[in-house]
Amino acid sequence: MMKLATWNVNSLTVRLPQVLDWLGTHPVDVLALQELKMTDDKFPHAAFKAAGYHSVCFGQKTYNGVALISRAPAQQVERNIPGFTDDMARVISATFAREPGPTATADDTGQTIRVVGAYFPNGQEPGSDKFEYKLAWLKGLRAWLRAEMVNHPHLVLMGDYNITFDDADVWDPEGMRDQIHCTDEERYELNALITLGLHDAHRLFAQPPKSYSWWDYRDFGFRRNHGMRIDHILISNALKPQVSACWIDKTPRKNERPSDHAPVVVELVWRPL
DNA sequence: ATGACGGAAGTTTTCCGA
Repeated sequence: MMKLATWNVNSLTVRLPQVLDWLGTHPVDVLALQELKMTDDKFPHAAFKAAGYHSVCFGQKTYNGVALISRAPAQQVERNIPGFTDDMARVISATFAREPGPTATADDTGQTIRVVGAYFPNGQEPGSDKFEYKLAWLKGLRAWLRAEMVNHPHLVLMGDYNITFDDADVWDPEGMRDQIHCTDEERYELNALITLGLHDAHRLFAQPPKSYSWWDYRDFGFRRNHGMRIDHILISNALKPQVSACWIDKTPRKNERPSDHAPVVVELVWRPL
């Protein structure tokens, strides 16, 4: 069994105690973090190490920033999207060893899993420069992933996508129609990732109605469940038979001074291939 | 109601997020 999770923490400086608390009660093999909002020299490697985790980070001042927290050490770490020039820290990828399961045979050496943690651009408003950047970034991600999935068939792409799949991911579809996170252009790019051979882990299972991963801080968004599902875990074809569960953990959103996002978790069972 | 809430920079107000 292996668990992977993604969480946009909206400042790791502020949220570190909550992340450590959550890892203590919800141990996972790999946790992808987004919106660190800190430079690499400030990253709390020692705190994660004391909790029993390895960590690799890719940060910048004030905005963005991503990390992978893991039980096994990260291998073949790559930062941002090869072939797409970007001055923002949005992607960190690594390979992790998987322990052979109880049914493994003597010649099973275990598998590795390639994990891509990503903080997709917000896009601000359709038609803006930031929106054009978002679409260009999405095309760059897709072009790179197409090759990456050939090299790494067992791949997980998880993070804050800042895109909803459809109206079921939106608390107010009429109010949000053609607005940021909900435009046809963004949804086209998200579905183009699916077409590469990826699956939305959340929708592989029955889920509570109106399941969201983000709620506006304003206007009692969480209490009224005024949210959107914009944090996703996409699983490659080769891993799909091993996905046993996926859920959104809303409990950290009930903390004092919470992130506006909740963690999303996926569980994989060992099945020899 | 081009607002609210929250974080960062940095000092008082602005940018940004979603």
